[in-house]
Amino acid sequence: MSSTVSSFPLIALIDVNNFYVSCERLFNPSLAHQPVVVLSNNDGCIVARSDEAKALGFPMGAPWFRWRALARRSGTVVLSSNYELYGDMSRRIMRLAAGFADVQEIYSIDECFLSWHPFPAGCTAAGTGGAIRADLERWTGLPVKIGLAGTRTLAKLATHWAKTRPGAVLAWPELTPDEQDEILRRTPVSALWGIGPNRARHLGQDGILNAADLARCNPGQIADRFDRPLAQTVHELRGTPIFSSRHPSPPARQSILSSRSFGSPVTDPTILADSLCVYMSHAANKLRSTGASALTIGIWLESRPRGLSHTLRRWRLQGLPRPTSDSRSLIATALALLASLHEPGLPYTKSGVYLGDLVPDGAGCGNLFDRPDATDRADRLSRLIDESHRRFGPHGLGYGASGLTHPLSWNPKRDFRSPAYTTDWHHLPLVHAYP
DNA sequence: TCTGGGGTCCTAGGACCC
DNA sequence: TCTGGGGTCCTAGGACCC
Repeated sequence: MSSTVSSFPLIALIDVNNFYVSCERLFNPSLAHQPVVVLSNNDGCIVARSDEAKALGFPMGAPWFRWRALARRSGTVVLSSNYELYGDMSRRIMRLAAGFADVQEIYSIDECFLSWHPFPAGCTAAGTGGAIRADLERWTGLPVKIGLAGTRTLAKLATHWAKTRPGAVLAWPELTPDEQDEILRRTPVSALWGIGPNRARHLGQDGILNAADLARCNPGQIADRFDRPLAQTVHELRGTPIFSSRHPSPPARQSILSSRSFGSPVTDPTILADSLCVYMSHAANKLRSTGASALTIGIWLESRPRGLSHTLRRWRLQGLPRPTSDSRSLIATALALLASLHEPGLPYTKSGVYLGDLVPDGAGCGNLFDRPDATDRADRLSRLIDESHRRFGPHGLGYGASGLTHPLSWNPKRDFRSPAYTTDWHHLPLVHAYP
């Protein structure tokens, strides 16, 4: 078997092990070898688990209140999400990873694809993966696993199995056909990228239970019987790349959302307005940081009145006469939409804002009635406030419409949060010296 | 009593057009 | 009783990802 892969594209998927837990352990070494779970916003459900917590049976995504008792019994450490810390560690490791390949695509907070076109002759995939892993761990302290293959679906699969390999690296092209087949047979379809519970159930009814079964299917028949994305998965399992990561820059974002669940149900319209204002400031800031403006703005409210088993969700969308990224006008529109959406007396559990139909700045046509100097002023003010936020965080400048109510009356719960070690001067870890 | 917060892509169905 | 064919655009909702 050839040990080199050259003149073929190669894709690596880098995945930080138990990312949130690993970030927490960096600054709190006493968490090592302990069962640890991290909760979502509002301490609602479990979103990350250490290996020890997985072994105890804590499921991903499970509502926290059902598992609190087990945590107490087993001495499991529980933490609220600390997104300041995770976001900062993510930026650090992604920046490092980008240096190893022709193209990087950041896929989630803890995963990125790297690709080479072609993979350099004379290197082995496994050797390259091992070198990347060693460097990332040395410079960030975060443990990663790496899968390398010719398609993204196989790279995901290889990453999944990398944890069973010495060195936590699995290079698919360097496995023997027998080894590849065994992995495919031992992978249930539900573990494949792009196949959720629903498609897995339908496939099971047709006797397609594992990845080897699916790889043997005729893609055309799969497209007819199911849908095109699933047929693409079949191609990718067979080694034909469909999902490309070749573009040097990621495709432009199409929408931006910002929403949170309230710490407790809200009926006061002032609080609803306040929350929308905060979320819209956040969304608008993100919009400007991506160099885009929005043509559609939306808000939504969620409520779960007593005796109702499902959640009521009500939307208001509005098209804008011209693309805008100005916080003040976006906030004003959101508040106007709220007035038409709010029903007095309903206990609201969540609110959110949406910015859609994003266009790159400068791409839109002007409006006959715009006054360029006014637009320019609004833009400069928004950017000034962004800069103040960047430097001073919540203590910086804000909009008059937000902060009318006390945040503690509606902000999500974060009862078990660790310090923002790397992004707040007040939370810097202290080193105690004893004489 | 208590169940996150982002995103993308696809499909179905209605309105409308020639 | 019968009731074309093909296209676009829009919205709502589902499925999936982490």
